[in-house]
Amino acid sequence: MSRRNTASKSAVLHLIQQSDCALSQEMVADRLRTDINRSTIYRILNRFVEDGLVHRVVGEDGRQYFARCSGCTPEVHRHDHPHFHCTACERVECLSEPVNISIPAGYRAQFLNVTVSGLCGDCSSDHEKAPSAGGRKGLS
Amino acid sequence: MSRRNTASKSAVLHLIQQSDCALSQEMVADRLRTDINRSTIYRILNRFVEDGLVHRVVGEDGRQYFARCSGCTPEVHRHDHPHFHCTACERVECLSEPVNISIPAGYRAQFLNVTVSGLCGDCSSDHEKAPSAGGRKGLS
DNA sequence: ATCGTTATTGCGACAAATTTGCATTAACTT
DNA sequence: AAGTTAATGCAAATTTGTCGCAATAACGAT
Repeated sequence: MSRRNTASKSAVLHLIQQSDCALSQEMVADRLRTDINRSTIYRILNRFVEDGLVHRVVGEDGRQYFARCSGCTPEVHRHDHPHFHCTACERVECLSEPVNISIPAGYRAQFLNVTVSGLCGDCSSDHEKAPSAGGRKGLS
Repeated sequence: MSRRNTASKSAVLHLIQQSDCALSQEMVADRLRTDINRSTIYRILNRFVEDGLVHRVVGEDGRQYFARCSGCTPEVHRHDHPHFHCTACERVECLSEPVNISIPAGYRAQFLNVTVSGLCGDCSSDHEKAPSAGGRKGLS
């Protein structure tokens, strides 16, 4: 079951590799010039995860976001970095500093998902300037 | 808009405070003697989160789990501990050791969600004993 | 260059998790 | 005891992600 190259696959991969933050299926669809079916995008993304090209992040909202493996070589994959999920602009970005969680003896760790949510730099300063503006979502 | 005491609310709160792991809406419903409507359970849980009685954990599956604030006093709330989400038995438990994530300057952290998933102690040893058993979900 | 195999796609349907509108009920205040 | 309105139940809607299936197209073999 070897992989085949298709325009859709290349387009999605390119998008994710260019992006400086993790993308949801919806974000991918929005940024593509051509229309690709929703299920197809999901399937492409899941295949990328299987193949180790991108990693999956579960956002604070429970949705899946996909990001390139920055700092990963084809040989070494480390996805133990935190993510910052901005509750205003919805950007999910990878932070660089790895985290180390110790788990109880006898447990087997498989995946790690670390997400800090709040306001990113841009939205944080927007917020200072316009504390009572209506544009943003549910932040006091 | 002050809160009112109802039997449903007490029942759910009691359940969560007794539980040693985080519970989803479904788990709460299953463990209640009386039937409480699904939306009502969600609403009760969300109110508890608002009021700082319990904290919300987003599992590896993107679902919401709710846990008592263990180690929290009414004055000091710290939810910077990791969670372990067992992919076999689906238990979500709070680990004690707090984590510290540093975020870029100008960012504002609001929530932290740290989840390690894999096999908990019980399921890990089950797994050793019966590597090819059929009962568990999608683990190689 | 053509053919055959089968990975990939699109589409519709489905499933699960969570939220919302609305009428009804019931806590708590006065 | 009466009034106000938070809380509830129910149904419907939303959202996110998956699945089956038929049609398409990539790519190795001829």
